[in-house]
Amino acid sequence: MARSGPKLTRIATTLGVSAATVSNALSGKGRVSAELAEKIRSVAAEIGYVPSQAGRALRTGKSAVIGLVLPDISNPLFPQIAQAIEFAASSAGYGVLIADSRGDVAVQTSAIERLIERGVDGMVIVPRRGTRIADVGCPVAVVDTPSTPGNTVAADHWDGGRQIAEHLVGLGHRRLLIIGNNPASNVQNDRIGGLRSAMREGVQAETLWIERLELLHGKGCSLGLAGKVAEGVTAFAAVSDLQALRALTELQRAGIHVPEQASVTGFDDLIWSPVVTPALTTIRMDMARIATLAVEALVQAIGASAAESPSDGTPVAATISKVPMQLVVRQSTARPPSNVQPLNVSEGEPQP
Amino acid sequence: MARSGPKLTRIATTLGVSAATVSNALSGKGRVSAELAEKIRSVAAEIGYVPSQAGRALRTGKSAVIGLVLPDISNPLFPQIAQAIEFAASSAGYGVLIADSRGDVAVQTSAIERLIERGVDGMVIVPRRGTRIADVGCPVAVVDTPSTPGNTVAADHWDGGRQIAEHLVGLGHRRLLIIGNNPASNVQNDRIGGLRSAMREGVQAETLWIERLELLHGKGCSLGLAGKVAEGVTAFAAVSDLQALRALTELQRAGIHVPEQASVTGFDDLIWSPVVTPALTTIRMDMARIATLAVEALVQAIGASAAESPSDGTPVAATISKVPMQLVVRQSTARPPSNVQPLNVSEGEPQP
DNA sequence: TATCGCAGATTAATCGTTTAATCACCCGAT
DNA sequence: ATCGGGTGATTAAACGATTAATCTGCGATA
Repeated sequence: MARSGPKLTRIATTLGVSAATVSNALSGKGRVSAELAEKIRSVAAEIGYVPSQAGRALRTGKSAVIGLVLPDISNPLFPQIAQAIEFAASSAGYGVLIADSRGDVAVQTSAIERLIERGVDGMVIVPRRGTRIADVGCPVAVVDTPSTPGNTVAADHWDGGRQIAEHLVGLGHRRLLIIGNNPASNVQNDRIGGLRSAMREGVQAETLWIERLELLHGKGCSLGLAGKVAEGVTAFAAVSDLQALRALTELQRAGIHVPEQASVTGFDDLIWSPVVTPALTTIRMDMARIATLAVEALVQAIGASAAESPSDGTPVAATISKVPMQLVVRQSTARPPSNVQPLNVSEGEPQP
Repeated sequence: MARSGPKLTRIATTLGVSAATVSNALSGKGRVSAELAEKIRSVAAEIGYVPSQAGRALRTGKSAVIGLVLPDISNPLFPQIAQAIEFAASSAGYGVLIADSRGDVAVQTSAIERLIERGVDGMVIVPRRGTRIADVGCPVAVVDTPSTPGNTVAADHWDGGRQIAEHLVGLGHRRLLIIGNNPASNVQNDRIGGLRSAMREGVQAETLWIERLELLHGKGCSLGLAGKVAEGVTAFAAVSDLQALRALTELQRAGIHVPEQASVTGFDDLIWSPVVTPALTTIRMDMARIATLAVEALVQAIGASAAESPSDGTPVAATISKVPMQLVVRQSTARPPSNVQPLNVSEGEPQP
């Protein structure tokens, strides 16, 4: 234990009162005269009293710690999530215990198990794609995507996709390539759904799944994007900034200028998006808000499970749940080259 | 509390023995007959006994939790660190509580404070650049760079720089540009020191600090790399993959082919390094090993501070401390273009 | 005057484990 | 027959806080 701490009792004897009174004064619960309470507080501050979490946890049955379970910590989005959750949690008086599931479902289960054993009051889970969260023994907030059943809060990925597509279509693009990674991901599918939803008549889009391609041609293989440009594609909408980056560099490497000859968009506004050349047009989730909502819901559920039901079944906390995403327009998108004509155009906007 | 757990006493009464005996049997400490121990274990397993961390922590004074303090969670290297530390810690039976300092020194201090209040047994700190860790009240392992006083374990950044430079010089490069971000970073300075150490006679290198440039020309400004190429620079050695990515895209955007016309190297083997085109030549730290060593040292210090000295001063755990980095050669480096001659060459290798 | 009510404080039990101290007992040696 | 030593188990005291129940005066009411 790190605390070199004085005990509750000491401050009690110092003032010649009982430990219970000190506890009451500090927590403001029992009946303590204003003056005594004031004196107690000042002495507590003076000797630097720090309550023992262990003692409190033992008595109250609450550890004031929540767990954060992530599909794979090495996910580049992780820092944002962790930072936001940590901030929201510590604002609410909770500590955050991390558990990495290393992308493995079995490990995820055991990670959850470990958290439970450590006595967390609740947990925030960002599930591995496609995973359903089984019945754990404490309140759980799930951050996935609004369309997933059991989801608690999430960014409105679908609408994010819609915004991206509107932007692109508004610029005049008529042939898009959507770049996804894995079709099993709910988040990716929502994003793609949103993208497609905004495609009015005359706009064509096909989807390319990177993992499928890599299964055939090996990791890090070419995506054949230059060929797509030759076929008339003028915009590439990736489902994550990582894929967008891949697309961007592949195009550049092939001598195709972005955004003059082809536009590229990403998702999530990851760390590198503003620093690459051209800076990536992308869409950002309001992680702070998502985290706040998730933690709020969780804390509330924790309170409820303590008060009402003795048996906290497997309640998944729920809330207002859909947080808008924000389009960030940078340099990787522009109007399509004027010499490229959409193949089958029913109604096209005038080209510049 | 999440645990719906049966108590130690229950399993004791079930078998008609005392709680102490159960505790002894399960921990293997006291004297318990083999048969009884076996019976106890089986009953424990049967009813799914999970010891209460709170009870144990209260009694033993150890929480079996360590804190992880990071300079800024949004650092792209963070996922690697967190994942490795979490793995090492949980292998050693410890939980990991995160604390983000959001890049702010004051916040870092309060984050550490919060961890202490939560009763962590020790903490791993990856200090914000240039920060010295003040006297906290528990064992601390510092992961920075070997040259920093008080450092516990770290990658051998200096030697990493040396390896990169050897690679580049070995390929025939004679004029390099080193790209750093902030001169206050010990890690960056070590890397640069290593880079320069491998430059034999006839090799020139200048250093460019991005933050300085951005102070003048604004965030995301051009680094003027194309101009450098025109001046005869054939290789760009960035001090992090993030800067390398910036350099790569800026060069590509300027129509300069990598690696045919200029080589680019990074540091840390971040997530995007293998997927960009051309894939980045970089150098990787053995995070798993670093984390293991850090946690080992920490756990040992925790044991020691519990046993010997009642007052755990502010000991910084120490160990064998220097973990080699591994060069990862990919596609962003090649021999320099043959038409570029080093300006003042005293002894040059034959060009292809 | 006896009693009621209440503010202000105390007692004591409790949370679940660990662990030092103690005890009961059996066996072999003196 | 007694003592010593070892083995296997029990007792009981913490650890540090919370909290229901209790106690003590004191002023007001009947």
